Amino acid sequence: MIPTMHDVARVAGVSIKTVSNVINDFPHVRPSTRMRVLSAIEQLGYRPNLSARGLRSGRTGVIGLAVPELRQNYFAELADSIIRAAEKHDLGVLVEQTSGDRDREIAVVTGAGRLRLTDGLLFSPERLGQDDRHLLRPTFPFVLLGERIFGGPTDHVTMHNVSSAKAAVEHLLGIGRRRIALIGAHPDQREEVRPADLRLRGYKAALEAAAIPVDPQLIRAVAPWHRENGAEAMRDLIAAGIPFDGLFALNDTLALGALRALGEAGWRVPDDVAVIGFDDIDEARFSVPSLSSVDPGRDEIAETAVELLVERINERDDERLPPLLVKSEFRIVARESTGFGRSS
Amino acid sequence: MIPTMHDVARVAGVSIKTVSNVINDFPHVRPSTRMRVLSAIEQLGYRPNLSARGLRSGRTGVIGLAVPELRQNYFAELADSIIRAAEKHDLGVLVEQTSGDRDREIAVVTGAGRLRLTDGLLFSPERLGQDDRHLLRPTFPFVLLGERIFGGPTDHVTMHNVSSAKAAVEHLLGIGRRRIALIGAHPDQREEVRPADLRLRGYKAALEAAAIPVDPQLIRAVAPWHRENGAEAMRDLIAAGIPFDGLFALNDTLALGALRALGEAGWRVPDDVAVIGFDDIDEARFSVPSLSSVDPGRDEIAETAVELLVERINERDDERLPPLLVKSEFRIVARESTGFGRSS
DNA sequence: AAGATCGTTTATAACGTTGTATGTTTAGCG
DNA sequence: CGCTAAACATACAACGTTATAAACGATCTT
Repeated sequence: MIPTMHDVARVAGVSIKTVSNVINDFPHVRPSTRMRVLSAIEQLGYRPNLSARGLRSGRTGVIGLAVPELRQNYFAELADSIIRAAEKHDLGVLVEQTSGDRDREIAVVTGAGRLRLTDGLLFSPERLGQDDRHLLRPTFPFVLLGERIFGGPTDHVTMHNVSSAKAAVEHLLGIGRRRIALIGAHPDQREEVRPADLRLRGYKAALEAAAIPVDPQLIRAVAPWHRENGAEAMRDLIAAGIPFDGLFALNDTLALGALRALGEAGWRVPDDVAVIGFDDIDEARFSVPSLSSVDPGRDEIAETAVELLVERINERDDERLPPLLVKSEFRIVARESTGFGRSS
Repeated sequence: MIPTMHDVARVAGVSIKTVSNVINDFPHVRPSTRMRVLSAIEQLGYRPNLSARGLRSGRTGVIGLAVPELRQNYFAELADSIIRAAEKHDLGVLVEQTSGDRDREIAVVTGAGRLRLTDGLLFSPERLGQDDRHLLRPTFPFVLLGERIFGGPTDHVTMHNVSSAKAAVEHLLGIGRRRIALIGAHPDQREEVRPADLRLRGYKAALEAAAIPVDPQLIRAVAPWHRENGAEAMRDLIAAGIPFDGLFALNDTLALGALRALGEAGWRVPDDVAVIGFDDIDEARFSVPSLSSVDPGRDEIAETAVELLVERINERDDERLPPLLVKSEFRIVARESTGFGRSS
């Protein structure tokens, strides 16, 4: 039988509340009794029942993380960072996959399903967008990740999409490229607040600042951002016969697909085309050639998000602060695909 | 305030037990009362408190998954598959990372830490080995994954390491390669039950069956199995000037590193060297050239593991079955790196 | 028409923990 | 020494759910 506090109390010859006090590090416990309780715990191999604790205290010590799917590199690395960040706060992470299913995303934000066992939720949408902002109701601690929904009623951690994209293009300009293609624009050309739109805006801003006209032929729509689609967009562009000497792929996965297509077509990177991606996934360090990228500050995003969530969890109802928008610091990582060394 | 069963009962004009009966789909509830209860639930937006349920029933509806780290592709894909499999049983998954830390692996198997809120544990060790078998004590539902510990007292789901590795080498032999190098052997050459040892055994068996002598110079030890190390091993082998026309990398990550080194050295794949890896991670489909590999049956592993765990969870103490060892079916996936088409 | 039987519902007691209020000792001070 | 205040320990009531056993009707037997 699994021992309970009562068993520990009996063995130590104290009341259960004293056991509880020892476990929760309360003051006013005599060192000698503390010792007695600890050794009883040891002897019985007692572990607190977290369901009971959760029921009584209203806290489970677990937060939820909802992402599209872990097989996408970016989300695996994000989950990794978030689990590490949560650990520092002694929180477990229950991972839920929405699999690019709109209904599941809705279920997740409305608090249905498995995630009821959690104290709060980190949510990275893939289908919900700006128009679904009203679905986000801060009825429980909630932090939004990513760049699909802005101005919602909840905390939000994201990246400097526009300025980091601008910096990426400036990096290409800096090595003398002038005809810079972009792959990954959103198929519908409305100017919205989606990563694709924001990064496109950064691209245009950089060109404008350099007094280079934006050539619409160099901008290719791609969705979703899968490797195959990146390769295909690149083949199309090559087939179209439009000259270009630089490529900004709106994420690394697209860039890696593009590298493949360029290789197949016999183009040399970076000699013929310099390529930069976005996200700085681990794989970028190891492709042939290694891929320059924008590191959007994933660890910082993870830590900030967890910290905000913890704050919301600890917040009393009558002292609710207004929702916060936090953007992490980015960094351009120059590698072989833009003519820099193999390092880092 | 969050509504409870009492609120639902009051609104529906029934007792809380009736509400419970409706929620748990118990028989003997009159359709009319069921309806009344359901609409009260709807109206109040009631959701059961899972901590309370967990306390009362002894089940949390969550299982734990402990892996080294999600940033390693293989584990991200494994976690993905496991979360999907768990979903079918209506179970959530709490993911814990052991980060290649032996003490953390021990903490996990001895049931310390965050994972107390779970009904059972799936564990994929990276540091614990055959000698730590005694640490696995089936005091709670537990299923072991991977190939580091055999013959322990718990259920175990793994792959056909030897025969699938043999099949991989036979694939290379089948396209006429005779000098087949292997990278990823374990640095200490004891014959143990680790993936490296088992796959090496398969390699030797294949050569033996083809009456080709094993050349120790062609077997390179690599640890850990990271891309950089795969590339380095390949550079060493090339520098050593030993001729070879085939390469079996003990996992895909090594293989991808090797592809890079081969490319740098100007070797053509598959013309000069045919390459096959192991694991069939998603990325293998998209490398240049695409990578042939062994699909060890990850989805099957995930589903089997979850099913075994569920059985153990439901098992009564007095009807414990002996531990089971299950191996999933494998499949050779032929791609460009061994001269096959681009497809799948 | 009285008892037995079935389907349906309910009061009440757990589950193992923490918070509150209250009791008991020990130390501090005049 | 006696009194007060602090330090320490305890009993008991929650938290929200499910399980047990018993009560209630209605229908069926005899």
